[in-house]
Amino acid sequence: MNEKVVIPKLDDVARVAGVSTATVSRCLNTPDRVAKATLDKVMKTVEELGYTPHFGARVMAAKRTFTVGAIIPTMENAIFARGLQAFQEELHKRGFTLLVSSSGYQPEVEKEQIRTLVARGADALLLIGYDREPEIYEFLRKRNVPVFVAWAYAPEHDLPSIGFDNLNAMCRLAQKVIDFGHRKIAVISGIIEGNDRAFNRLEGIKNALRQNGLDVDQMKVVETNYGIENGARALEQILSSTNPPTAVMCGNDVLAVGALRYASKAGLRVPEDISITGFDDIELASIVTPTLTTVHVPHREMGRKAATELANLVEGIAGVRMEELETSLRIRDSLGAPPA
Amino acid sequence: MNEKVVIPKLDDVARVAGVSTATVSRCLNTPDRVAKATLDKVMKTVEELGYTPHFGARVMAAKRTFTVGAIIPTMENAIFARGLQAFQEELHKRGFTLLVSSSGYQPEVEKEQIRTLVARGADALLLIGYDREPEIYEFLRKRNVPVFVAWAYAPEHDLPSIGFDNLNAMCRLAQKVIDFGHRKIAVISGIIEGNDRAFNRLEGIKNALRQNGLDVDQMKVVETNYGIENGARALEQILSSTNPPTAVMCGNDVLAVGALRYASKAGLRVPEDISITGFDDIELASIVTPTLTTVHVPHREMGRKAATELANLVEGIAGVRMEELETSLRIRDSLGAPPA
DNA sequence: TTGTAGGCGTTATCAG
DNA sequence: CTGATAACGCCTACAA
Repeated sequence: MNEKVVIPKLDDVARVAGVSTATVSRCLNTPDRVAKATLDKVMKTVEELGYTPHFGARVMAAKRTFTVGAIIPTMENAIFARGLQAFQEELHKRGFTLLVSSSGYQPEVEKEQIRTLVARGADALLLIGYDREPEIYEFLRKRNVPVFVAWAYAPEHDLPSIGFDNLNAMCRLAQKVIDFGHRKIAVISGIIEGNDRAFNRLEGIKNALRQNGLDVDQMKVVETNYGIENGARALEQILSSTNPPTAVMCGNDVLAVGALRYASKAGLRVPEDISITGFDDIELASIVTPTLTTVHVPHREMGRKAATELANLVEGIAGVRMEELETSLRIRDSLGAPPA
Repeated sequence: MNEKVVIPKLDDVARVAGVSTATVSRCLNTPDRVAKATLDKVMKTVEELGYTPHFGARVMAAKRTFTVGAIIPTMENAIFARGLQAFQEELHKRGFTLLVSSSGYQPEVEKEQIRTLVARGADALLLIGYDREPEIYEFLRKRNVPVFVAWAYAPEHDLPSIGFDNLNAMCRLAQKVIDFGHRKIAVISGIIEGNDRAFNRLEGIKNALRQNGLDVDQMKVVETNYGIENGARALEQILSSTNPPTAVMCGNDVLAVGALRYASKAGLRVPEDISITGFDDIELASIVTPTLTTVHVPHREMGRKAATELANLVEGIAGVRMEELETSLRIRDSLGAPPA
């Protein structure tokens, strides 16, 4: 009844295989420095005993945790979920474990989580975007924790990163909107504070307006947290103003879907009465009615590459330090000419 | 230039505070067994030095990791993302860290990940559904790792769990479909092997048919992986048969959305020509056109409660061992009477 | 209430 | 190529 719980340890393997613990350790970590015969013998007993190295002990001795931490704004959003999934798959292949937490878009929370992950010995961290207090980077530098930034590309920073040019991408989309004939454009943006992605997307729109000689100052901008409901409310607010816009550009697809929904509820036809655009090209974008015009972002690829880079970083292999991924416009049904 | 990297250790705190390491340790772990004055003094130096306990060392000595592992089928799906988010928030409050991995609905992968998490010393595991090889449970029992099952409620198992009655919920929905007048019903189900949720949902439909004297054997069932595209292809396959159904019940909302999309592409009106239902009530369900009839599941609550229970389990506090959450039907536009 | 000292399971250094 | 052996940083009886 009272079965003994025995978790085999390195020692046991060594004894059974008739070698020293050092040799077993080597078989596991640097198999090439062990004689083939010894290796086979050891691996066989490892198998037999069902041995798995004790994590804590390994961390103590090796001073490495084989753990990578990632802090994302939210898991509840396909944007990050998809990239993260690819990230974790790739990491797993390389023998790392991923520790995820989400900050709910709150800089304070993120800060605390960075500390937690470091305390737990994360070998490296994946962060989203550049925007955060310098003291955080200072802390990370002191603790010698490599950081990799994803979902943002900005060569002026010196952190290794992968991402795309939010500003340029949104600028191109805005140009398209203008080309369609729109002159009165409003924006539903994510909260800009502490979010360089949101900031740059807005900048992109402004740049496009300026390049076309349009007045940026009178462009209506509503900032709100990402969320379908918020997108709906934001559009409601925008439409309640005098001289409403003919096109509304949203900081991401989630907001855009909310706007789309409110428009239909308000009896507006999209794009006949009003055009709406998004950003990210999440699955939802091609499912809603009308389908959403947006900017396509290669989330999967980004996640995968981020993992590779991060692993290299930890292992001291020099890799690409900064990579820009291509985005592309997806012109779908939600964008059309403005009403006459 | 070459700033020294010093990570303070227990020893340093002890020296500076003028006490022994044991006392510092006690201050951190069992503050009530230390004199107030000593405690204050120690905590102050902890603060000053910015000390954080070394994770690996703590694990080795305490034989606990304060880590909970969770293995979910996929992160790319709002179904789990939402529950997981709540799960992690609650866990964090209780001082635990969450380790997530996703198995991609592959039992083999899940098995490996369970081993990995255990090797890393997870204090407990959250698993989705009951269905897995007995040897896995055996392994977990041997290693003394408590397991908590979510997204499933089945009193016949003796594992602590939280979830809902998939069979009954789907049966109720099927009854509704039948009440609307449908007699020719087809099913697009998730892969049933290793997925008791999928299995029970299908059973629920069958039960409803039987209760209404309908022939279960001639009900067309297509099994496919969860995914919008797969849902679309499954419907295509179903419609290509002779004597097509008037209603298609899908194993989850994602499949249903795919079906919805294919229907519209094929020129079928929903629900006039064909009715479609889902399961889960993800956000998408009320956004698609037409809105989707489905079963609402309290993901958030489930995640939160699972965290509480799991924490109690680890800390040896007796809690509710098994809890059933209520589901409810959401009858929306995608369900209507069959064509005349 | 506080201090002393042994041990947790690996890895890495250094001889052999 | 292999084997002793010393860290690694903390926790926890046990003793004072």
